[in-house]
Amino acid sequence: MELGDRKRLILQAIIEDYINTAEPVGSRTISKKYLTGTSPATIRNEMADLEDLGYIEQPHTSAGRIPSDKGYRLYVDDIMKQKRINDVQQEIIKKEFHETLGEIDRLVKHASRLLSQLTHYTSIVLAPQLRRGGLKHIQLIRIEKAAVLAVIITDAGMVKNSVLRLVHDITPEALQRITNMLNDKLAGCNMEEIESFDLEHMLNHALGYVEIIEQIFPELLQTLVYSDTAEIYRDGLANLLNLPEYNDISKARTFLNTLEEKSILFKALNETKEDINISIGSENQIEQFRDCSLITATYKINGRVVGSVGVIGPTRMEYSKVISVVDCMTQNLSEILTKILKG
Amino acid sequence: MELGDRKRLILQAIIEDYINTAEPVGSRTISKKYLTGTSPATIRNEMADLEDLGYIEQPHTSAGRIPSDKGYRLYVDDIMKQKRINDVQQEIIKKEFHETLGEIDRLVKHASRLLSQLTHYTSIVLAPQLRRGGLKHIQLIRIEKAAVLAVIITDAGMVKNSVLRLVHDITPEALQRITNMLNDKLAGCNMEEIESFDLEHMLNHALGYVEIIEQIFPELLQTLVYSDTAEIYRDGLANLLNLPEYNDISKARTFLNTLEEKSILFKALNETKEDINISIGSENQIEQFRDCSLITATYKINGRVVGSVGVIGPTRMEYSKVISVVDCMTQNLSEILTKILKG
DNA sequence: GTTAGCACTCTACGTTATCGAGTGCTAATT
DNA sequence: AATTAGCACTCGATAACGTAGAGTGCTAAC
Repeated sequence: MELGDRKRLILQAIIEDYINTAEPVGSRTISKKYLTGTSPATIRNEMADLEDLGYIEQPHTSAGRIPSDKGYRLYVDDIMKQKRINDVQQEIIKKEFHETLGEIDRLVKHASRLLSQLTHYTSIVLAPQLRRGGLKHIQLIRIEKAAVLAVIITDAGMVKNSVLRLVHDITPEALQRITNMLNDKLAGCNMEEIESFDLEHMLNHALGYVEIIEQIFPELLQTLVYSDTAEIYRDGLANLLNLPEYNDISKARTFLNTLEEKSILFKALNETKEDINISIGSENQIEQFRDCSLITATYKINGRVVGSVGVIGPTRMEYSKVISVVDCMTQNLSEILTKILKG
Repeated sequence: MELGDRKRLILQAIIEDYINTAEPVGSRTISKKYLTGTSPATIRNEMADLEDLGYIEQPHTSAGRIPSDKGYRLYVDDIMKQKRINDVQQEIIKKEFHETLGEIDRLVKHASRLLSQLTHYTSIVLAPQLRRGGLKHIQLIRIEKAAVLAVIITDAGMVKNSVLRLVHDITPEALQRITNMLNDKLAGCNMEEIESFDLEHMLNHALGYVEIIEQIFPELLQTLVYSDTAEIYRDGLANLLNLPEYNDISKARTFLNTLEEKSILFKALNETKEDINISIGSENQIEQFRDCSLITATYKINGRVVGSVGVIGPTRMEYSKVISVVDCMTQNLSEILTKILKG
């Protein structure tokens, strides 16, 4: 059903006022602040219609209206005018980033911090994932007679490392040979290929090093698998406590608990398939986020998706602003990562 | 002034009851639950004395007593019997750790998680610091024609890495030579030495590579300095919201904010000089922790302090338990790290 | 030195009354 | 036919009040 123009304006007014105040919006308020030419009574009639259609709801009889998830959805899809991101903010993102050249980890943490600071909500960021790219290089570095540091570098520029203890001492030459062998076989592979890698086959060609490789390989694999899901950064947890919706301690508690569970955050971020994904309240896959909204977006290296970022806030989120910030952020991230890693 | 035996028992009763209930403790409760042979009236008299001496206080006239910081201090120093850590917990720590061989980062994160889970408070952990150890090895790995990954390994087994972009292409041979040169000069140095390193001097011997080294060195330094203060892990933030003292949202908010500020946590952890350090309420150096208690302890590699861990909770903390957990944790950490890194 | 008894204090909590924002409906107006 | 004024009604929020109960300090007796 097509909504009349005035209904749309009223819905917009309700949503935007509610986003600002977190208080139910009444007909008088709308008549005074938004549709000055229309009387409260008329607006009341329209509101009754909007409620019938499921776009707004009433917390209790004598209160104003608040938007429903469906209302927010319509707002985001059709009504909201995509605010061009504040130039100042855009400048901040650009500037801050170009100072953080170097370590990818740091860049990603920084992105998370910026997201939460600019939006005043909570940000989560998934660092570049191996599963979404390939293995670039493995370097084994001898740190003790019988201890080796494995440095694993991915296409996406993430570096993982693991200390491996050996049963016997190893010579630098042997180490070099093993390094070469591993790189020959594994460089360019993605996680699936590595996980299903035919170790037996390689061992046949590894005269003299069978024992060492048998010892090293499982640990390398473990490190890869672990780091592929664990690299999640958060920021702005405290921001949420500023919101009136979390005045209820038990709500805040549940929520914080969820945010400490990285596997949940991973799931939320990993589901992002589109460039930008908006989940409003009950639309959320993750049960614990059913009364929040989650804006996620992916970033890319050389056009290939490697990770994602997200902002979590209340359903009365400043969608327009958050979307533009998240968008600007992933674009910058993509750009810089691509630049760092491909020249 | 020496406290009489009964006064000490009463103080102990008040503290231990208050730790459990977070409610002011009255004379009747003590008479019933702790000193069954003594009447409430007598206990009241003793309590009045304890209050005069500053060990306990009264929130308001008709309430029971709560311990003061001074009271907790006496309790921790003199009264509390050091509870031997629960065997089960000790087993958990041991077991969990020996599964986490490999990556030091992961080990440290794991320690943080365990600390918060076992204590039900919030844990903070400072990863092994370079400043407290030396540089072991630098490895430059060529990832593109004009991009190099620097892998920095410290005595403490931490690995840092940084992508360095070069203005010109670089050959593998040149890279090898520069790597050797850097290792010659820097391996074994600690942070102070590296920071004040005489670059000019090295450049005189770096025929042909001056430009590259001039480009690389500052970034290496920056990575080192940055990572030396930034590696802090937290866990169990949500635990605090379970405590009645944080039913007041604004308190919880302030507190969470503090915990998001890594520089503050760094300061708190970095001040730990003793093996185990106990700061009760107003004793805290960090202003934001003045109504909490903080138990910190250092861990070592080969006898040399490299990092520290801490638990933050309310002043009515279960001191005995937390102290033993923290102690057990640092001992295990020290042991395992030493084992990993020195065979 | 210890204890019973008692008057006193103060908070926590439940009850009640009131206020006001907001609604829906009806009837009048344009 | 759409809009608006007017009005009775609902319901949450807030304040005022009263009460119950926990705990104290003091006095006097043991």
